[in-house]
Amino acid sequence: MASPPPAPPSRTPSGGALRAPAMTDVAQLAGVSHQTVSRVINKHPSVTATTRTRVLAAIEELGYRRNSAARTLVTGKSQTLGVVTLNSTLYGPASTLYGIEQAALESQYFVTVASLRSTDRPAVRQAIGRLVDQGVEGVVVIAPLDSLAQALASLPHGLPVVAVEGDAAADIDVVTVDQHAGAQAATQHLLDLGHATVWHVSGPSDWLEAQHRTTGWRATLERAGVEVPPPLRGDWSARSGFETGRVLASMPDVTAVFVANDSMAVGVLRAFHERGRDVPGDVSVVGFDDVPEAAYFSPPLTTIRQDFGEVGRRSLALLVDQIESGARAAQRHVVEATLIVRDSTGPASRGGTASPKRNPQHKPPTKARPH
Amino acid sequence: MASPPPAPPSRTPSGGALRAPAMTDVAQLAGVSHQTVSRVINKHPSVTATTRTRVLAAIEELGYRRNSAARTLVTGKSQTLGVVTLNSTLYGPASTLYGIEQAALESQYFVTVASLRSTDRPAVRQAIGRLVDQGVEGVVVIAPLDSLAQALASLPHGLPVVAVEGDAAADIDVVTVDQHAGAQAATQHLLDLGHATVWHVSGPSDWLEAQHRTTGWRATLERAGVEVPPPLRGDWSARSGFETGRVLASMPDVTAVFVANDSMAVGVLRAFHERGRDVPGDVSVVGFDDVPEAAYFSPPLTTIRQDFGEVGRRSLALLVDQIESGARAAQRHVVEATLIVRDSTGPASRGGTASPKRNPQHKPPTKARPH
DNA sequence: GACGGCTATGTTAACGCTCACTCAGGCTGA
DNA sequence: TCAGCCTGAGTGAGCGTTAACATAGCCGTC
Repeated sequence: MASPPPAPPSRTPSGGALRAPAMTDVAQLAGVSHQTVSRVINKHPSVTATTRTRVLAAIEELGYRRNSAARTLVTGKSQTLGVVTLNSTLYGPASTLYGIEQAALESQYFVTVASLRSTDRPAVRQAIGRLVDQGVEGVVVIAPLDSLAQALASLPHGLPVVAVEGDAAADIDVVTVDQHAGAQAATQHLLDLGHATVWHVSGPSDWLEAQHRTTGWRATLERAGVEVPPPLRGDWSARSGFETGRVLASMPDVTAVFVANDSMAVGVLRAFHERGRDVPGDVSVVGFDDVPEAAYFSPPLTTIRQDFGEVGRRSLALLVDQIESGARAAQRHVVEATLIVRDSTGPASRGGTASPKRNPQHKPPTKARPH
Repeated sequence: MASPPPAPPSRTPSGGALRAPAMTDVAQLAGVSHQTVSRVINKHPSVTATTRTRVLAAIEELGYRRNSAARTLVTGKSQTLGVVTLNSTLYGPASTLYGIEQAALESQYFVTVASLRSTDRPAVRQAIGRLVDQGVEGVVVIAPLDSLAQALASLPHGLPVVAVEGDAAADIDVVTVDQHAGAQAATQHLLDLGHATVWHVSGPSDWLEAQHRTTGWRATLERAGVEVPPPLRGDWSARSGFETGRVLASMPDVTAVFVANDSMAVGVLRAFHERGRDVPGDVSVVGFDDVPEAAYFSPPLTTIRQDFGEVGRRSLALLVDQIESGARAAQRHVVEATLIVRDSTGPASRGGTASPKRNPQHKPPTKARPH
């Protein structure tokens, strides 16, 4: 109890180097062997209750914490997972990362993040290399780009990997939202409202999600035997949505637009608004993502909801499975996308005039707006 | 070159245990000692060019990668930093995390993320404990809450820590955006436009950012000798913005509102719109954050820009400094917040009538809008 | 009542790396 | 010519942990 002057490592007296206490220190204090300490920590059954408490007391007193490097060295398990991601500021990747982190916490894994500085193959290999060097037991690659998906084909063998939004190509597990079905639901919704056809603002061509959404849109139009207008290309940003929206706003025959994400949809809505084209009176707009703000856009945005939390959970479950079983599975897991109908879509107007009928499940707007 | 029966690692034929090649394997293949291999890897100067190339060739052939656990065990350096964060889906935390990650990449550090499941003190301690157990060399705590900031006071000594948005209280480095000045600029901007006073939709009361923004707003009003209306409390979400917005919209004397973040501002704009109160004709709105979509809201949102990338970079630089110097600094680093004027703010109207003058630096809107 | 088989511990040997020495040889300078 | 000093390499120890084996005491069984 009485403590002499010199600063102890933690609590014990006797001045020495401020080395963190190790198992042997605990063992010595508890009067047992270091192996017994190890057994207590690892909850090995054959330890008497009395010795256990004695050891635990010593641990407490010394403020002992197990050295994970030593443990990793001998067991070969780092309890760490890697996540490779692109710009994690985008709503999708950020949400997925969060979902993975939450799930990892449940499963007692740590998550190390490796952001990509560019999207080419070497960058991906380098990022994964970094992760492997650091000793991760498995990797989730948020791989929404062509190039990333391809880079996955040539990964170090034996490394458990799960791709999010990757292509089914390589022999790896893939977790993906059903982009095609989502796009289809969006497009069909607009057709069902009586629109002659549906225009499309797509994402960047090298993004798989963009490709699939475009494909789903096109397929739906073709199946309906309807003219397929040329898609306009954006880059996910609101700015690009605004710019393409201006083009669309200048075309009087455009009455329905499926925008490949909510950010661009904001820009599109803005562009229509500036041109005085009422949404949904003159033109209907559907987005994709269902960002938390979507319900409060002007007008509240009809969109496709993606459950990123579920994507994260599933990816992690698959990865842990691989780690524990030691085998790659190469399955494709699809998470549903659901249409959320709000006020940005309405029936096709005959002649583009005022007071459109509203979606029944929403209260009528209190605003009065000219066309 | 000739290899006897015992199972070699990696690429060489002959079935055996698939142990990853170690330094000794490389050494043997290159005909040198393992220490020489170590020297090559660590770029030690005193190695002949010839031996170096020989070693490198052996490394290449075996596909050798240094075992980081062993290295960490002996050096005591894990090259890993921890980031403790709240819900990393929010724009601020997500952007900050991204900034930190980018900066860490530059500095050759890995980043392990620990999300908090709740915001109370034990949760923070547990999260940091996890990180410490895993061997991180330092921690950045994105601590925008009262409770988190306080939890920092009782951290393990000797652990390098930087707080983002934490209070200056404890003896730790803090990097923070100048919330007060930002709020002040927002409020002053509205006063300068001739508004009698400025209403405020604040964030949750336990968030430091919310507190500081509210303080800055109040201080500005008081300094101007203007009546300080009661602030309305939101929770950062667009939904809460909408709800408080409805309250404000029903009060005819409200002509200017400072909303504590852009998400809530979306909701507020929506609420005004639904009540037929024109922004900025009848009422002006300023947000905070400058999310990428803010320029395309209806109307484009005047807001306060925070440079989260800079916050991330600075935090990391401070942390690395601490790690390298071994001393906590306890400085407070402030990142500027800048007012971005767009179309959601305009001069106070006399009687709440039509065609307000627009901000000169913006193009006039092409829309025609009733009062 | 001796013996197999538990149960609770201790002992020893890795794990793969870096650090602190040691050592051989070639060069310099007086 | 030889002490002294660089340079390039090797040797051995030890980091803190777990795994495998060894050991001592105790019980019940035939």
